[in-house]
Amino acid sequence: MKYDKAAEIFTSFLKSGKNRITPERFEVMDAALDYDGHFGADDLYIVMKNLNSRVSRATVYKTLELLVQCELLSKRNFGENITRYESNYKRQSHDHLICMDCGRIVEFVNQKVKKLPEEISQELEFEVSSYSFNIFARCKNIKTCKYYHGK
Amino acid sequence: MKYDKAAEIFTSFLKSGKNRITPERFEVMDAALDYDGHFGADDLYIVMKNLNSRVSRATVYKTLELLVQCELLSKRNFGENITRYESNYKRQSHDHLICMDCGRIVEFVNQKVKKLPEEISQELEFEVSSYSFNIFARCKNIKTCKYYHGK
DNA sequence: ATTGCTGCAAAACGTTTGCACCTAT
DNA sequence: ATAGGTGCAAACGTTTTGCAGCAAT
Repeated sequence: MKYDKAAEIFTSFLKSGKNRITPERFEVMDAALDYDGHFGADDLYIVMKNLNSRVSRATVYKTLELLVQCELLSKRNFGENITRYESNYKRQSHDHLICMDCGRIVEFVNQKVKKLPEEISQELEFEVSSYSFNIFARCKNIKTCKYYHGK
Repeated sequence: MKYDKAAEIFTSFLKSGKNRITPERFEVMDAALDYDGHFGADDLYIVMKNLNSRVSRATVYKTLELLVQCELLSKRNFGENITRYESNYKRQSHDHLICMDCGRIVEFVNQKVKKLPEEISQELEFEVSSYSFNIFARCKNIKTCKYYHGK
């Protein structure tokens, strides 16, 4: 199995609640971890459909939420009112810069950003759960933008 | 007029494009600046309806975007796939902590956060336009949460 | 046997659009 | 006069839901 470690995490998460272990859930997990980059629930559903999966849209939507709960996926929103997901599996945590000229989403890792949520939450007497930090910016010239590789 | 300074800003923004000065647009501006806290476009539409305004939903949606463009409003998203707006008028810029226990949205001002978007964008060779920083946290005990004031 | 999960289609939700009429310029 | 704005209702795209049948426990 390609994602045996992830399957183990997912299985023990499912067992810890009143959730059942079903083949459909693992089919969604595999497809989600296989997906390269950020995806909407429906994007994943289409990909699975094209691979002749018989898993329904409803199951895809529900399973993605479970995968977020057990932290195999992150939930993102880049200001378009669409929920996007991204695999956390074997990846380091990061944040995003969204280019308003060429549409690219650039990932970056910044230690100062990572420390702030904890610091601020403590000051306000909360316990951090997660955070989201997005920068909206412009590359000014698509032609010379080093992150742009074709439309 | 209650928001004469804002009206001036909005007017000169409208004139700078090929936009017309209409009473409907100023009606939306007044209602938006009057709104206490964060609101969705539809929330504002309902409030206006209840005050017997005859401005249409379509006009409300379109005008809010114009008000964001001229920076009288900020656009926010707290992870629910709903666009929310907030007045910038006579207010200092800030970020948000969303409590996952009691639902409160706590505003905070942190100088380190404010500096990061510029710093990171420069490093990546972009020009910042805006950013969003949300912390999702828990107050653990609604009863003792100093930000909680009733359901 | 029970309770939760599935697929399907319909509904819900926030938002955008097409269009005929109207109005600011 | 004309370009742009308006209200209305219909359409849109994403997400959720109700339900009958199915499957994991």
